[in-house]
Amino acid sequence: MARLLTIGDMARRTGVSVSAIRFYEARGLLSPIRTGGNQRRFLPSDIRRLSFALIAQKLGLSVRDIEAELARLPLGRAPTREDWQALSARIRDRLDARITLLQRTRDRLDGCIGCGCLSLDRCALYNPDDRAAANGPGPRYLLGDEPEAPAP
Amino acid sequence: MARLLTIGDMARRTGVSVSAIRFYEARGLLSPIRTGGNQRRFLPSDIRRLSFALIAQKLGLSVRDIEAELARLPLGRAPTREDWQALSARIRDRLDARITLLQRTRDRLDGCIGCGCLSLDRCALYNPDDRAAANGPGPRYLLGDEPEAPAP
DNA sequence: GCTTGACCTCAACCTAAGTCGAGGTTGCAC
DNA sequence: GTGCAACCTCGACTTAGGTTGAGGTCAAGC
Repeated sequence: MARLLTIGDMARRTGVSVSAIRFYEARGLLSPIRTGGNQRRFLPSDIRRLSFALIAQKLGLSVRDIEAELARLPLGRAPTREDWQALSARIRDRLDARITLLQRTRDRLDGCIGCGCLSLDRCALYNPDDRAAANGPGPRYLLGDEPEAPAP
Repeated sequence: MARLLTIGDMARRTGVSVSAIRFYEARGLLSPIRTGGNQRRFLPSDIRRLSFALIAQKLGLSVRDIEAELARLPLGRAPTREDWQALSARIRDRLDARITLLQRTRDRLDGCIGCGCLSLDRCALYNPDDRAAANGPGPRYLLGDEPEAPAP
């Protein structure tokens, strides 16, 4: 029988604050058992789950994403090398997409530095794919200084 | 005398919502005058200030950053080509830094895919420069599954 | 058996960048 | 001179990822 860890033990072992661990539990990333006195007790495998979550988060996944990833594992099991590899491949694609987007933005900016038009009328920086689409409500169609006439 | 614009005019001319324009005024990006009846009236140059703010925001500056940039301009003046070029150069550096960081993260991830250690003990993904430093409170030193013994 | 630190819940608060609604006023056209 | 759209303020709400505090309980060492 592996010995169980308190929430304080988990915090010390992972560097994650106690409040954050409680938060992650509420979000479903962890499911500790409870003592008779209602205190949390974690399995040793939970350290790996939590570490996995932290790395994934650092790589840009939201807690919601991580929730989904961890849900693929049988509960109470630590992620294995294969789990990690599958996740890594998915994350790598995201990173690549973000890098490409930033590079394109930078290239456009370079094109705009010489121009200095600032009229937005046909500014390349305003192309709609710049800001990864799902960026909240509100249209954001951008019009120029003089919508009818081209910029000076 | 240039004719003044209402907040609705500004919204139509820039595509920014009325509520966002009020928000930007509260944040100091714009300083419209008021009519006797307390309604906002904008100078034509404010369209450029606002456009400038939108492009800068799209390039990744926060409203706070933009506030600082616009504060460099004399109030009531529209940004010139030179202003734009100076700002662009600063932004370009930021974009480059972000791209570099993401690329480094991706390379580390590639190194980790084969490893699959997940022990965090000495995971390259945990190097402290990964997540642009000022990332909120809380230590975040990461320890392994077995802090004393190296991972299997 | 008592003290003390660790733990519990729940609610409120934080930042960012706004949105939304209530309740009230302005300004322009007819 | 009135009708109505556009305007005003102010406060509450949103998402994400937590932190902080109040008020109360648990567990372990002496």
